[in-house]
Amino acid sequence: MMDFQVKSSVEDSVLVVRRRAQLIEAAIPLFCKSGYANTTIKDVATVAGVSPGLVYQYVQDKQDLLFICLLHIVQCNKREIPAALEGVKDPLLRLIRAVEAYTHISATNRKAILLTYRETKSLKPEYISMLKRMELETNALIEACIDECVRIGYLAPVNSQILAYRMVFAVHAWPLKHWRLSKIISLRDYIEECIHICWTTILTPSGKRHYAKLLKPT
Amino acid sequence: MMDFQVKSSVEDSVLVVRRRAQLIEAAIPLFCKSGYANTTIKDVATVAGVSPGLVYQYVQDKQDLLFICLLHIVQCNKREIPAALEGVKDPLLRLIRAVEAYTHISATNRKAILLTYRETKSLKPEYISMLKRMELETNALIEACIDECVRIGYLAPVNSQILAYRMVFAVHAWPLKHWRLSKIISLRDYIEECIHICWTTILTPSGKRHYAKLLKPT
Amino acid sequence: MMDFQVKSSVEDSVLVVRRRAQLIEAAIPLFCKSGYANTTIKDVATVAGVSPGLVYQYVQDKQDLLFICLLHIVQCNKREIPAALEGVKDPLLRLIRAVEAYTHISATNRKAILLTYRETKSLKPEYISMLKRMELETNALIEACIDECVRIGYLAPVNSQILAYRMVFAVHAWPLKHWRLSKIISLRDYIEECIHICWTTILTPSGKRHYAKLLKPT
Amino acid sequence: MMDFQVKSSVEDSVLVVRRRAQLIEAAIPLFCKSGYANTTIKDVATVAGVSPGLVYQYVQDKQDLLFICLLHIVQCNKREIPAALEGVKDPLLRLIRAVEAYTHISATNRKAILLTYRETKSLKPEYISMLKRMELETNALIEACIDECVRIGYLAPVNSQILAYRMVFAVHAWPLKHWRLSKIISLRDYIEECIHICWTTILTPSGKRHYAKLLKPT
DNA sequence: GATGAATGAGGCTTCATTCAT
DNA sequence: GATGAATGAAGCCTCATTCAT
Repeated sequence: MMDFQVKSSVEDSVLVVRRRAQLIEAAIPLFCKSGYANTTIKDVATVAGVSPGLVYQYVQDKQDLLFICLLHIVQCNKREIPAALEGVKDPLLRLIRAVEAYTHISATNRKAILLTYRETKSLKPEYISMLKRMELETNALIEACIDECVRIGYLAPVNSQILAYRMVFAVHAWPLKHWRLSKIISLRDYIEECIHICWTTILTPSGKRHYAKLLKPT
Repeated sequence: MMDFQVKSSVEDSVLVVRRRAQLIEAAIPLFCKSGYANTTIKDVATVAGVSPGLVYQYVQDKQDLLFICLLHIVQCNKREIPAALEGVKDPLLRLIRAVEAYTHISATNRKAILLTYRETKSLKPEYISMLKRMELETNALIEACIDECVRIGYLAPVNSQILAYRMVFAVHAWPLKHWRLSKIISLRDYIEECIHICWTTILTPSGKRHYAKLLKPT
Repeated sequence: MMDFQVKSSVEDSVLVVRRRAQLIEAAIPLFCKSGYANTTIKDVATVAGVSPGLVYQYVQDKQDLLFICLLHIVQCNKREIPAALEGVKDPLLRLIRAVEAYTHISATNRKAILLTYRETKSLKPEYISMLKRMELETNALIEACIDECVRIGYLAPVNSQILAYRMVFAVHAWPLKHWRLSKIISLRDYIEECIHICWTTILTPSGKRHYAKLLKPT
Repeated sequence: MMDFQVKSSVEDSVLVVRRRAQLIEAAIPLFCKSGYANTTIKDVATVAGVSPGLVYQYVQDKQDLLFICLLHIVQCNKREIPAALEGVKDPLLRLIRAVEAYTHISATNRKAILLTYRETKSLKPEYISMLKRMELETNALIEACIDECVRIGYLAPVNSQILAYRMVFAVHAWPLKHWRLSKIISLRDYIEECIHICWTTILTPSGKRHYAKLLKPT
């Protein structure tokens, strides 16, 4: 667990993991609802069912608590993609699965995604860098799918970093603009019309044929 | 000016506008750099060259100050689009101009755009609603351009609200992910490959011909 | 006018009197309602229809404003007694009239009386002394009536200072405990049963006869 | 303890009582000397030997602190009367003891009594009502003594609420006008001539005989 | 390891007072 | 004389953090 980058005064590492999970679970909804600045350590402790003093045995300061929360969110998202690709061989299908997994987890954790956009800047540069690195690692999972499709000849050659970012950003748009998007389009249609469209327009003829085949059994 | 929705204890409306501009100019960079919560009224007053007490004659509380800043940002952006369309008749050109104007102002005010994403939630619901309304009004300017292109037959029929939002969001992605995008693509290319692409893929044959003509003289 | 003990930067003494009356009229109700500390100079100025700056041309500071208000209240009360005795010769009747006049003015200015009890201590010692002196002068008016009744033989010899104070205090009890007294007794009965009773119990036989005569024509 | 109507963030109720007593002991003299508005929380904390922040763990805001002080004063006074009646059976003696106990405690807490008159209005209506209720409960203790004397035939029938209030008010007059009364009469004489006189004038013949008997052994 | 009372620095806000116009 | 914008000192209150138990 990367959480360990944050120092704890408690030795027992199993306990550290458990307590931190407890704190994260309490803190994220509070941070989401009221923002980092308006949430007090006492609030978090109360919801977590522990004392304020305990928090400081698992986290060095309030900012650390925010950091492990954001890290937790980013890691959850990232974990989802490999899980969705487990056993899937077809390159195009892998791309589709990766994107849809990411979209679904992001839509489910809508408010947590928002939180990362709102509060990352509240962290110290070192922590910000770590989160950025994690984001790029997540992007890389999708880039790999794209690259494979290009290699196989399903997609026209493309800068996969940029294409991946376009898609990732379209994924994030759902949580960020949920207040409006959810009123004018369903999530299902959104995925089709606003996310997959990023790559369907550069399908090669062989890619198109393959895609059509994939769609048929559905 | 909508700013007047925020009450001031000072009568002289010219002075109110001037002072508020002064405060906004001081506050936005501070909010951008340190965030709303970590910026003190005293900081803002000092940078603005006034006393802390004065702030409260032009704004009811700290949150109001944030609001007029965000409103200022949103209004500036919105203002840019009609200005760019001034005298432009060609529907396709109007769409291009609108989007590019919006992109340029957003790229220029990069940090301010970030600020709106970070801090809007710090406001009370009433203020949030007003900012959302402003955002939709800005979107509507682009939607109108799209609708006209569709009407003329340059673009295939399309849900302009959704298309506009895709483009707006692509515009915002530049400031939001500037830390990464600026390293892998130029703004010029970004506009072409990530923003205009949203509509170039649905150009009708006549739209394509017209677009080609527009590009030639450049 | 004693008001002049409070310095003013304005020369024209007629104007000073007029402006101060204006301020006093505005300030007393505000002080009564919210207390001295919670009333701002701006509140007073607004109600008086002048600017905050003007106040400081007729009063040296906020405490001075309170002082001229309390002085005004005390003087009004004091003025009432001689007015009620005008032309009255009969000693017993003078006592009755004096007490009733004082009771009525105190009941009418109920909240102002309360104000003197609440806020006198907010003043500097010098001002407190002046108000105490005024109070004693008011008491002396009643003491004189008592002394005359004793001299004439209507009342048994008595320490008039103490008797007067008992009566004055019974008068003040009405405003101070109005919240309760007004629910259990009428003002008319209160005067009879709680104020006049202080001296009716020490009427001499001749005093009793005389008092009976006074009551008859009524 | 009624103090508990004021919420505290501290759980340990023994500690709450102790700390509040500490705060009350520090605050009352300060409020008496400088008034509520001119006393700062920091002043109180310093005198109490605690940090300013601690105050807010035992009191919700400054007004609450005033309230528990006034409540403490009123309760102390009220407590004194039943204590003085402990074991006293004779109705007339009970009345005398009740009044004298109340007078002595009021004279001893002279400045605190003044404080209740000065600052009760600074409280919110809810708190004012509670204090008024306490005052009436105190009065009721004296009313009961009067009623018993009337029932036994020592006193002529009388409205005991009004008679009690007359006496209570005479008791309060001593602290309120101490600056003057103490110069013209001793407390011992004051009780006799200004307080007991309220009921001695309505003693029945049997009451007079009984009273004479009570005085003899003294 | 856990608790929660205690600390005290620091921010928002108010408002008496001043002074240029 | 009158105005009212500007000042800035000062107070209430919050809350991250500590530490004795």
